[in-house]
Amino acid sequence: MRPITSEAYKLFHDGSIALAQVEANGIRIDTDYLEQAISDTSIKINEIADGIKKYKIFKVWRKRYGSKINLDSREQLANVLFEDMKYTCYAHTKTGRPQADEVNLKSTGLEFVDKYLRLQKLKKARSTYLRNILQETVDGFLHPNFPLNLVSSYRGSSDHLSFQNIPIRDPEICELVRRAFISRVGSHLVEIDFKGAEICCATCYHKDPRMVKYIENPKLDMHRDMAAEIYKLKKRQVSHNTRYVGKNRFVFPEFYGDWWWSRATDLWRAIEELDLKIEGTDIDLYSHLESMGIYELGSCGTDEEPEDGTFQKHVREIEYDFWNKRFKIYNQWKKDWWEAYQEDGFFKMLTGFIVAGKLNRKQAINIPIQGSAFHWLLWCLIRIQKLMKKYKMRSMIVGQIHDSILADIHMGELKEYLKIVKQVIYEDLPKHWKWIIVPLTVEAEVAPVGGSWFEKEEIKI
DNA sequence: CACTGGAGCCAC
DNA sequence: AAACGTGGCTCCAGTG
Repeated sequence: MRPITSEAYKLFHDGSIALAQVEANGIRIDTDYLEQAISDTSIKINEIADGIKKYKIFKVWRKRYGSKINLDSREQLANVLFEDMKYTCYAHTKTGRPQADEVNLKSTGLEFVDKYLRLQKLKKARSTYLRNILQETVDGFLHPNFPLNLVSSYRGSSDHLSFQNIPIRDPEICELVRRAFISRVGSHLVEIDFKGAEICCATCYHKDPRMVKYIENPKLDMHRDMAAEIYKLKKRQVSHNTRYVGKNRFVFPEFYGDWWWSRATDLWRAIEELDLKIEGTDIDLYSHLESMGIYELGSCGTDEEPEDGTFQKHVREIEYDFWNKRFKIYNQWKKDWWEAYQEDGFFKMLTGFIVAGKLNRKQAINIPIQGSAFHWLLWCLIRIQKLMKKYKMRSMIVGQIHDSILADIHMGELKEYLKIVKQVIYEDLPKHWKWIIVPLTVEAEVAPVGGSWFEKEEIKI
């Protein structure tokens, strides 16, 4: 039995009941589309597989492995590329094998590898998503589980199938998979999500005034600011893509505990990978950085000093400022929180959950933030569902993804649904938890009536 | 043959 | 001091 307060118990008790209803509702699946998509994808997979068999690399592969050749074995491919064909291997796994992930394979610069990786992506889409969705669908409805008892952070999870990792970033795979999720007759899919839930939630813990300002003032943009610093740009020179890199390849990794050496390598590679340019120009960011006095990534080891004029040195300075100037109150909170946990052997989240047991520093700092952010969502889900029932609406909630809710909304009920959502998130939630010290923002995306999840588009609410 | 850990990749 | 947090699923390769 894990220690728990009555407040926390109640949330998960009510949450389990609410999520059981969500599971029972289920989400409608276009099985005809799915069958067609599986068959089309299989044809593509076969074509690509035939294509790569014409390459010399495949012949070397077959020579080495003979009848044991297996296109799904990345270990075999890595051996072929890095041993037989002598391409430089830049990384190894912790068990000493050549790393066979996307980044390391791509470092060979081979066309064969590009085709191979696309083949693998399509195979993953087919097995983990398309086939799995079809297999789990009963009478046209999919009923993913949303258990609350499996996660150390008191976040939620989802399995059979996992509804919380449906592809969205790769445009091709996103469309392929999400077209399978459709609304009921006369309805449309509506997804609402908290904007920057974890950052807002973290701020309720550390109360860093600099972060409060970022959240309160919609003209300020932390991700853009960091992207500008990293690539030595003016704010208006930060493109959409460059901001995205600032967010997902610096800010979030830093919050989760990453460090400058690893960030520098990744941020340097991102320029090439995403073809980053100065906004509105054709100047790539390598050339730009060069004009600003940064000529190379640098090659210092993890325990060495980075050299002047290298990107490594630059990123180390940015990291230092990030934690010691920009967000020094946040940084101090991390230290204090970790010390208190070491002293007490447990901590209590703002939502009432008590976490005890052996945690490392990053876990102790991240768990309360991730957990509480999910508790916001869960509390709102329970209340929204309750109100929908009270008003005898035909619409229903069909899924949950950590900080978002997917609902199947009857065509005449969108306004009413959004009114409930706003009431709950903007008014009821901050009233329930007085420690919420930042304004919360909710965003909504709506698919056309009869349309699929893929077709969702943001609307103003 | 069943099982398991490692590796990889999908999401937030 | 250490070096990205929380999950789930699939496949391989090795074990008994």
